[in-house]
Amino acid sequence: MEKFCFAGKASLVILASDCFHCSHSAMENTSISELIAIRRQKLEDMRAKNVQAYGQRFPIDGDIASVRAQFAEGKMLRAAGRITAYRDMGKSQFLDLSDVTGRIQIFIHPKEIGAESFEILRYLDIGDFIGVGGECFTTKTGEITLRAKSVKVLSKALRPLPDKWHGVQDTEKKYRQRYLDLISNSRSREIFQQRIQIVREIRTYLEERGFLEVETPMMQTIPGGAAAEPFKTHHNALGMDLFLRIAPELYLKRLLVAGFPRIFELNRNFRNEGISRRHSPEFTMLEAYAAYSDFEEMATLVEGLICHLAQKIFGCLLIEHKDANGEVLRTIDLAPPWKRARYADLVRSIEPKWYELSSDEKRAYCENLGLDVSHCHEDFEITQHLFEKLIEEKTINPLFVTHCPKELVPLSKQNEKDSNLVDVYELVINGQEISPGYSELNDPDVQRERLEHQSGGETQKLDVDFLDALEYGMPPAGGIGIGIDRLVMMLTGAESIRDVILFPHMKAKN
RNA sequence: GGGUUGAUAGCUCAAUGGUAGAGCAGCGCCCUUUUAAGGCGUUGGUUCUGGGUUCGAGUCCCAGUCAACCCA
Repeated sequence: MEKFCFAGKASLVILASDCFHCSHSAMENTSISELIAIRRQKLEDMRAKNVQAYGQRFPIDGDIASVRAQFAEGKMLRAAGRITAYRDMGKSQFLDLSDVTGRIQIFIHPKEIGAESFEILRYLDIGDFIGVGGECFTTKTGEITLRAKSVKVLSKALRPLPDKWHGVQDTEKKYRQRYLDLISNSRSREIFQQRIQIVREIRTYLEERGFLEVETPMMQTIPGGAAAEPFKTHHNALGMDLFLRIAPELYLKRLLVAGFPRIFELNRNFRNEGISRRHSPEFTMLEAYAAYSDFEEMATLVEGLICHLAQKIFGCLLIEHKDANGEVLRTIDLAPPWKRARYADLVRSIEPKWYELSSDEKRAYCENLGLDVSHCHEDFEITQHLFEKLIEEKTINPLFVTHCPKELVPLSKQNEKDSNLVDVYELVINGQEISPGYSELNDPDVQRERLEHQSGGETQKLDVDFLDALEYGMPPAGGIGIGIDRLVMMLTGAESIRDVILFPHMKAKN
């Protein structure tokens, strides 16, 4: 401990709790404490010289990307950001100022800002926020730069940033301390900026087509609209349990009853189930409903929407997924029209006589292919397993799977011509289900029967008000859902859902 | 829930069972257009936690924590 306490400058400023009492935190991590102590010493020095370390409003000419865009030789511009690199050439100092939009080089020289202001640099570290007013010029190596005329410290960083070249690599740290990931990894910044753009463009696209965005309850007394385990919470004043919604569907349909012809909701759902590369307990979902429409029109809407997103973000309909080395892993071609195929036809494309096989023969067929169907009990489950492994997982370009067997989607509307089929599509891209679409069931008696059956006689799970609402009449409608996280994964090429969620849930440490 | 792999300096990574190292960051010096700037010097470690084997464990064994991947 002594070696630590009295080493260099650090000893001057180490707090009693970090040192003399040998507290747990100091014992835990000697070296980081020293780095922090050095920065705290600089902070003390600043205060001693009346240099503000945590500044006030600083007028700027926009974020760093837009400052760059306004660059013109000799023009005065103001920029603020975090110091992310520092190249000390003695009297000439070059530093990089960054925010999430970009980076700009700042040139600081005592001749420009005065010897006294130049002294400020003594207190600065990588990680500090500063504001700069300066003149645009281009260095002899051709980089656009601001020649600082004034420098103001806006926020002193007390902790050191991750490695300037590698950034944060440790996946756990990336997720738990996303801010460090975003500061240090341009790929992460890119993914989240694209996500923001995707969400914004979805709203624009739908609003331009007459859909109104609505907000329905996240806390529900009866969680409905999907088959999933909910999260439970409690309202103290009302003395009642509530559930976080698993889907907004039943409320959106109430709004169809109310007379909204076109509505959507784009927000979070919560499902109390396993976590995996493709599942997050808290995920973002788009649901949209159009009265007087059906699943086939909705498929066309979704096709147009996703093409619009690709065009806006990438300027083309070819999506390339690359690995860490920039090698192209796969290319998704979104060029419309997207293939539409009936479920049964896709199954027959594997084995033309599939539906003539007995249960045992189907089972044996799958086992011959190395598929484990031991967990499948019914025929349709075996078929579905075969479908998932041989069609869904191998489908890269968009495919609308239509006319699914009713057992797979028990709550949806039956096909007029074949009551064993339902009027549903399932959109598959890159081996994943991206979006389901439905011709919504609006017969109140059929709906009541189905939901009663689904609730297994547990009346507290039955949303009676929803069923009553349907008896007031709900127009025929097309409905869609799009899992936004998976959509972003597909478009950006992220391999894990955690890479497209800013702050994914992690198990608590300790 | 099952299996596999991983956790070492602030960050990125090394280290046959035999004195824990490098680069970056930090600190000190030099340098008036640098680009992961450079040069010289230097600080920094309860090797995830707890047991065990051993003369000796970052390394081998057992248990746990957290994470990633695969499977269900």
